[in-house]
Amino acid sequence: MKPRITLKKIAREFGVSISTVSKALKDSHEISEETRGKIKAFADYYNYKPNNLALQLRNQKTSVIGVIVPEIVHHFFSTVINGIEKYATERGYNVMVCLSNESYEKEVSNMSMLTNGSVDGLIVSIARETLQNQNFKHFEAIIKDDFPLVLFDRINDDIECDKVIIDDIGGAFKATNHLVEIGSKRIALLTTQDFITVGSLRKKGYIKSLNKSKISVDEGLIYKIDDNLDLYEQIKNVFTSKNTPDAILAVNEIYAAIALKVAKESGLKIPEDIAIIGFTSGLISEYTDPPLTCVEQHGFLMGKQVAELLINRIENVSPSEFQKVVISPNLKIRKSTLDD
Amino acid sequence: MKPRITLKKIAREFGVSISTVSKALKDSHEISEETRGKIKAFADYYNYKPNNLALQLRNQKTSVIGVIVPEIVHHFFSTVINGIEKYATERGYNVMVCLSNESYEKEVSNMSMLTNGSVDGLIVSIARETLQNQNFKHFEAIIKDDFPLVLFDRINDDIECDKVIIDDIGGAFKATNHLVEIGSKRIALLTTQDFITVGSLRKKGYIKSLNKSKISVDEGLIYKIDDNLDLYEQIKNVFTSKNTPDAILAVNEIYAAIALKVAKESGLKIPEDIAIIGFTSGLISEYTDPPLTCVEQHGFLMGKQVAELLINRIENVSPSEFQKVVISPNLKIRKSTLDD
DNA sequence: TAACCATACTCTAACGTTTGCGTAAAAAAG
DNA sequence: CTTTTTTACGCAAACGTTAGAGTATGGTTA
Repeated sequence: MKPRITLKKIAREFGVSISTVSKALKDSHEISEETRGKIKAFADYYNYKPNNLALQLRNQKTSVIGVIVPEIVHHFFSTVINGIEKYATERGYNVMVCLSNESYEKEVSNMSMLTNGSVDGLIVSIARETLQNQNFKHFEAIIKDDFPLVLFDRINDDIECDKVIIDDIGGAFKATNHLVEIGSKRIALLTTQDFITVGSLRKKGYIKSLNKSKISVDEGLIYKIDDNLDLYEQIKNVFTSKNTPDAILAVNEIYAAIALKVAKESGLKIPEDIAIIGFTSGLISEYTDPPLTCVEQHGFLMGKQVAELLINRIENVSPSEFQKVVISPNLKIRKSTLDD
Repeated sequence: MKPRITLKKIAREFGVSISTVSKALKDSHEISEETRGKIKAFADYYNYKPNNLALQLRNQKTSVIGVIVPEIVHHFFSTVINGIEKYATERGYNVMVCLSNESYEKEVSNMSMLTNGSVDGLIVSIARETLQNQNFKHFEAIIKDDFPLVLFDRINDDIECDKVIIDDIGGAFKATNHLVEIGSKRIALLTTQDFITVGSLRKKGYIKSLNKSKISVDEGLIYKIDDNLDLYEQIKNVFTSKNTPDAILAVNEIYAAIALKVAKESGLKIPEDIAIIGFTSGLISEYTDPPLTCVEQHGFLMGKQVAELLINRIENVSPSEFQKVVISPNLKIRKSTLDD
């Protein structure tokens, strides 16, 4: 790469000082019309642009926000990133995305690298491994220095910072209520392992709804899916079990789509024999047959909220106590539960 | 945010010079065991980490690569980013992602911001608007300075740099051949408008296959879908036209899934009455009913290749002439074309 | 006791930028 | 013709870091 043109080189060219060049390019009245003109022409010709690193170092401000997500090939996370990016751009910030890949170690190293001056603030959705370890020292370390931090979706209540979450309990509650309303009695839950916060919260909403409707909770209808094993085989168990459900609530889109597939393979009619609802984030629910009723998570809105909290925190216009924004999901009713 | 601890502060604390502190932390033999010890203990206690901006400025190297994609809520692009990130991490680089949002202006401003010192090299997939304008001055500007640049997927041949593309012609050729082999005679093509390179290349592969099989090309079977209009309505036309096809090749997953849906609504059996193939990038094809046969694009591999070319270019281990890597897609046969 | 050497530092420049302050020369005012 | 003001610049410090060159102190050697 050719070395870029700098103030120093321009200064040398005209035999003036660096500050003269700097001021000339800023149209300072301290510099004569004539000098300004020739310096600007020269700078323009050589396409001078101030070096960002130097500016950031001097201004002690990067106008970059760092985002660490567990993965990016995931409709929900990429939608949130999209929301973050849109809002950040409006407020004059750029976005640097890093992936923790669900790994504790990578989350730590990403955080360490980003907080060493590269960004003005950090947005994180916690890695699965970290949630499993319950090791949050890396968060505490930056919080101690008042480093601006916002957590979203995968959060931990012990970490003291701004947070944005989906009302998972409410979403699962709404979804389960809907199933009860259409007459389901034996509602299976396809959820994640307990340490995934969203999974356990959605389970709470499911139980809350059953309690409200005076339906007893059957632990045999609750399936904790392990993402590291074969999903298809695990979900098949729901249908081979003697304890057969007449409805399924899945905590994500993939579980729901697989359940739908397996149900059809088992000769079941949807929604007559079995109704299915998933939490969605992507486009799958829309294109299955029948399309899946689902809890929509508003990832884009979430991204905007997260970015807003962070930038307000960076620019010191936030209230001093930390905020927790809860986004209400809504139920999108499609033909997997109601066939009109 | 509390000001971070710096060498200067540590130096002041012990009444030594900044360079003494720097050397002590680097375990230099120039500094006495005793001084080293207390400085390191102090630095450790206050969690000293060198400021990245300062290092980057001094070393004239950021170890960050910039990525500009048209959108991120798109399985193909996020998969490529994933590949880039994985490979970059292995080689000690971080990734900064920006979105052009298909806008020329935003692409230009993102490039300008990233090339002013923030990153060591740039990976770009060109925005739709830029391809439409054919205005590539912003690329020429950075190429003139030998700024490391790699284009992928949405490229332009006039831009002189390393490139990675999918063999779109080959992919469409394979897919069309498959349709011909299963007996299709009237194969419709759902493609994009002409200025999208991938759309027009896939059209070429489609035509090449028809020519090979001595099937005449019927322009009435080629539908150019406008992404800004209602997709569903546009695709409906394929089925209401008198010129009905017995197979459909769609240049992306969404077009294919919608075609499948409309076909079923029209009472057509798949694949008996009409076979459907899409180019895929996401998970939709897998969960439709029947699952869609599709051309798989290997986004992850593409990301790795792109990152490798770029980092080799940055580290000056590339051959001086520019490379063009072509990735062959493969045909994943599912039940939308072959029902066994 | 002068010359030499090792030790343990400090100084300085460099990366690229901005900005308040100082100042020489020219112009205006008295 | 002196004093003041204006013009048009240069200087230096600051952001945080590194690394080669320079130096004061003390001890060893001839």
